[in-house]
Amino acid sequence: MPEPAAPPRTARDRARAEITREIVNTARAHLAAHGAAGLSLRAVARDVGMVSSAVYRYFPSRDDLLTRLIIDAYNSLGAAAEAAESAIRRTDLPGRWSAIAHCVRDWALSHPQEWALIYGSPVPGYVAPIDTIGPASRTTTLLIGILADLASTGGVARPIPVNRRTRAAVAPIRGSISTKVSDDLIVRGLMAWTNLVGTISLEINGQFHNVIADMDIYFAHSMQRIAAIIELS
Amino acid sequence: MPEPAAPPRTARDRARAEITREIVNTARAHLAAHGAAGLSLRAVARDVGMVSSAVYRYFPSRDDLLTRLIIDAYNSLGAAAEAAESAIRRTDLPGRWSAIAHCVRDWALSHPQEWALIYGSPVPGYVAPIDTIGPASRTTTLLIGILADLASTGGVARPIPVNRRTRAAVAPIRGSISTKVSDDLIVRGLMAWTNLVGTISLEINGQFHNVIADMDIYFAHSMQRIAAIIELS
DNA sequence: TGTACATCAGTGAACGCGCGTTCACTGATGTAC
DNA sequence: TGTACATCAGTGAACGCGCGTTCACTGATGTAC
Repeated sequence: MPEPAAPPRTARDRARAEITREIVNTARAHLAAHGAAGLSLRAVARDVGMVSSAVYRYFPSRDDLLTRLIIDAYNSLGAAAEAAESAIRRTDLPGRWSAIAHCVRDWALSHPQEWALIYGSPVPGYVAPIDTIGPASRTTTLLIGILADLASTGGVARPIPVNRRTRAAVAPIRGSISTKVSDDLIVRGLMAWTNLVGTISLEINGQFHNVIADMDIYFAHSMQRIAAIIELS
Repeated sequence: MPEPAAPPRTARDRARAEITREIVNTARAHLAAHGAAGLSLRAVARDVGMVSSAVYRYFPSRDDLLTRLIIDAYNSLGAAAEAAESAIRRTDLPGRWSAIAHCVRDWALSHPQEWALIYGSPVPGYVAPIDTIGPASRTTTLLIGILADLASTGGVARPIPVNRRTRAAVAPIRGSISTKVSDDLIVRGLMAWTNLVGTISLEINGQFHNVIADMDIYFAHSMQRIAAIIELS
């Protein structure tokens, strides 16, 4: 989140920035408490201590406030994942994968409503603008980095053939991945990511109740298996 | 959904059954159109052609109507999966897995809101009663059947060790699975199910936009890989 | 079989609530000369 | 530096909407004798 060139100067600008921050923080608290569907401009205004119409000086509509929360959530998760991953030795590929996986889960468990906002069922009637796609890809970019490093240090020992049609199906990602990464490896990466997001969402949605007793243990174990499947370890 | 002993006799009973059906069907249509959060008793009543308070003769509250929709959704998916799976030769384990996987995806794509209702983020403020857990397990029971058949015909060739703590973590499922199924196989099954649900949810939530061009192809390919990972094929 | 009573479905009004958004207005802050 | 004007934040009332649930009531259907 780099600052734009000119820092806020006048008292008005400073106040505006501060109140915007206050609105967003209050909205985030409301989101955490009542979910995206229950996010109400009026309630946020009440909590901030202003009249509901005043919020329109800062956000043109409820959807714009939601968009801001979505972007913030992607950035919060992305920054956490980047920090966790960068602390691992570059050559330790399974370590980097594990750091990301555990960080994403920890973030999701401590921000369940924000997780639902970005990886759950879309808010009905809301359409995400393009501004969200940049922040959205921060976390997956880290995974792609691991795949690229794996590819440039020899790649997978027991590759699985990818037929022509599947190669075409995953063509769109080719644009954002080093050409060294094989189609096989792309599929492995997609499946690893799917498994990560799926495991976390099923956990948060309570689907593992009466199925798995200790999710910490199960998660660590299954992510280790994923690392082996991608042949990081 | 077996009928209770006595079939409806009086005109009143018959009318009651029919109107209940009509309310549920209308509610399901509203769910499909506006999502669970947008499901309104008043709107349903309007569509059925009765005054909103009349619905209370059939369902004591909005949540009870939601519960009914959830149970119906689980049963609808479960019945479809059972039909698809039962059409496959018993010894064809990868075929059975594939039939279930494709059936679940097809059902989800044609009932996206119902899918969100049962496998998406929980409806805020709603707590599912115990009546839902029976129908909820119909589909997973089929998968467990495959694992049991695999176990009784020799099991996995290259088993992955499961440590003591992970064995304890997955202990709760032991109650509903043949003792022949190893811990390793249980974990493989859990991960396969997670991948199936995760792939479908990511697809429905639009997370594969600009990533995968042809989801039909990708889905088929990845489910084949899953079958290989479980060592069904 | 006929009648008296009980059960039940559906009505219509009401309660109390919350929402997003618009608009004319006031008063404070910033800017240009 | 001082003044006139422009910009902007915040107010308060209003519009128009929808919701879940309760309640006293009417009239039709079912049941017991």
